[in-house]
Amino acid sequence: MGNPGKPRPVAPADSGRRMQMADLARLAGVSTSTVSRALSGSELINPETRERIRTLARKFNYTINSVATGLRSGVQRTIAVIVPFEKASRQSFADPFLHGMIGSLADALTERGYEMLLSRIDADQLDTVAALIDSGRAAGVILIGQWRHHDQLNAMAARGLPLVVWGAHLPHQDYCTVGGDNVRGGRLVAEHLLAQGRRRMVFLGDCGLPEVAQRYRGFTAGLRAGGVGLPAQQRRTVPFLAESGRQAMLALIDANPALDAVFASSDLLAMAAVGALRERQRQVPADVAVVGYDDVELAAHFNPPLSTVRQPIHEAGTALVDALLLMLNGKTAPASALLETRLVVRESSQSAPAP
Amino acid sequence: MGNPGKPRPVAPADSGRRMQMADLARLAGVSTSTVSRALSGSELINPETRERIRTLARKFNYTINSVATGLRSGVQRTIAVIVPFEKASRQSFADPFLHGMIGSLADALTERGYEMLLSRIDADQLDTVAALIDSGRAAGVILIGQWRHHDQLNAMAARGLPLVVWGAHLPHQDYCTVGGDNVRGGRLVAEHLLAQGRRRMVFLGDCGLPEVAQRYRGFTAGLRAGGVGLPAQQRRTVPFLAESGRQAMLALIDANPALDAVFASSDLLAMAAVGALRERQRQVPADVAVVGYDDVELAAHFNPPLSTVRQPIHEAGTALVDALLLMLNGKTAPASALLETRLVVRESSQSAPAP
DNA sequence: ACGCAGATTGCAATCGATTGCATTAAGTTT
DNA sequence: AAACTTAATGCAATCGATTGCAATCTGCGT
Repeated sequence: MGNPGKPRPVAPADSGRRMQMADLARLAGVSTSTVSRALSGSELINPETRERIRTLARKFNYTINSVATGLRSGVQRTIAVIVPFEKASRQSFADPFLHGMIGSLADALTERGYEMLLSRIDADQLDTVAALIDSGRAAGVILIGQWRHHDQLNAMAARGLPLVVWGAHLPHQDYCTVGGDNVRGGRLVAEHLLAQGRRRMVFLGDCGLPEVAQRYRGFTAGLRAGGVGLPAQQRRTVPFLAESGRQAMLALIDANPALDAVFASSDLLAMAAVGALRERQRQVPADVAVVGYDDVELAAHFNPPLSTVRQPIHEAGTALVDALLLMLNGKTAPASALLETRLVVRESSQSAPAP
Repeated sequence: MGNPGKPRPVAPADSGRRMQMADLARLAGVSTSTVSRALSGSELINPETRERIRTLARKFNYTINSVATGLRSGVQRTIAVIVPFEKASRQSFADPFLHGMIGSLADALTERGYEMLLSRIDADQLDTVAALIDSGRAAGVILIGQWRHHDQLNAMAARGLPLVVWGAHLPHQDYCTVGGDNVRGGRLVAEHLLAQGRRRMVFLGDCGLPEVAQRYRGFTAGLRAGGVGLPAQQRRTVPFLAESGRQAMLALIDANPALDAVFASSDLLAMAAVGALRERQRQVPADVAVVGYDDVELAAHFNPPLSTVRQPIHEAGTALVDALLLMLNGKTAPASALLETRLVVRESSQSAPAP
């Protein structure tokens, strides 16, 4: 190192350009072929040479340029995770459920040696997703939520893009989804609320989104089985945003002063609903029972602790990643998966209503 | 969509390997040079030829391979965003504050034409971060939180790695940070609680983390100015996890039955604290005032709405990205930035204590 | 001393796009 | 009609690492 009289300090710590294999080869007095093989642990290289080169690499913080490697080998170990948002509402990224999902995906990808490119994309320009693949920046795409773009997703699948979607399984679907059993989830909530003696329910959520629509379907089916209806003034279309949830809930209270239960299509909305109920002096759960969806971490620590339908986020991440990798290897689109879904009853929906 | 008689839907559009520039050149009857120039809009190319090639490219969904481009040009438009976690507690990714930060960074990066590589990394192996840069997978790194690794970060900065950290500004710091004014934040909370007539405070948070330590310093300084102390049994070291927060708060209540205020070093902990207080039949804010930190979106919708110190998350994302880009261009590490910090008083700390 | 096996190492082509320079074709000048 | 512009396009080197094949060297058998 501190050799006096160096003609040109090749790359001190790194004053100039990044060190590359040729530099290391020069330093070691061998060819780049040898360096390459030494670093990859090839048996062809003399163990002593190998060790010498590796030591040198470590000493100079040399790491193989993975752009070059990627070009040469043609393999790409990056997966794009796309969180679509709706321009109108800037909706989506605020939901804690997404957060959990992203964390779970990050873990699953890391475990399998992949990197995660995270991107928010305007839901109306989903086709830019295809460019991620076509340009080789990602090997595959995991899309969180299908939103209102079923047909576009089918088109992308038809083009053979390696794509897996977290969301609902729909009829005429050519792409692969992984999701919870939303219909069952909705039905479980209905049954639970009915069992608690509730009758005048309201529903919060945007049925334009397939997952929400399924939850709604299960919910109303469950209610119908118990002889309870859900007329239009007891529903409200609302994006997954706390403030929107609050507004919608206030309106629902005003339109249905006697309501005794709320089913919100996400925990975030449920929490906002609790706030709105409180503003209107309704006690949860004494006056009104509230049930959410997702079972985000905070649900258990909310005040009151929130009853909710659990989405198995950890399994979800694993299942999404595995499905995508299968697709990348096998070329055969794996079947869509339906994950277990169960109701977690906590305080917010427990006690009987005041008659 | 439901097209009957599809032979094999696997990959009709491009059966086989990905189309590349040479293919397109052949189709257009020109050389790759011409295609390259046509697609990049060079004036050298005949407008008609240019348009013809572009149309062809669109028709075949051809997108320039950005791995090859990246290799040739040597520029990398990917920034790594690192969320360190502590192996012991799996701590960190659960915090909604992080979620907001990631969203904000994603927006700021996208706006400037960069991609975001998101990675969770064991805080004890921060050096793997350097490999991201050395291997050319990312042009720079944004690290969320400095955790207990001030020295390692200094070492990385000394190596000249383009690195910006969200966190506290510390003495003897060679890397660039962007962060809120934590000392001021802590002091504001102290002053507010004192003004509400509270005297028996407790503090929740891990002072091993520089940001928390500064909040604590500001808090105790503020209390001292009001003649109030904070003996050891009124503090609790706790990671940013809801369940840990609950446990710690329960312990604090038992150790200080007469407490009348809580300062939690994050909103997540504050929410967990409210839950614990509720378990012990303490009213918030009547019996005990609670103040959090961060002002996550949910804070305003919590029950009761949570008083908290606002961290300007949007500015933070912008500032972090801008600082990093400056570093990448100018080669000169920009000065660390301190963002505005202010107290948001909501219901959880409002009314006077029962005397 | 010659030939050959085995162990190491180097040469050069390759991955896909870009770009300086050369080349060709068409048009203009004298 | 020769000389010369100008416009449009192609050739070939380049980015940094990998790898099939060839080259070199050592040692050994005879």
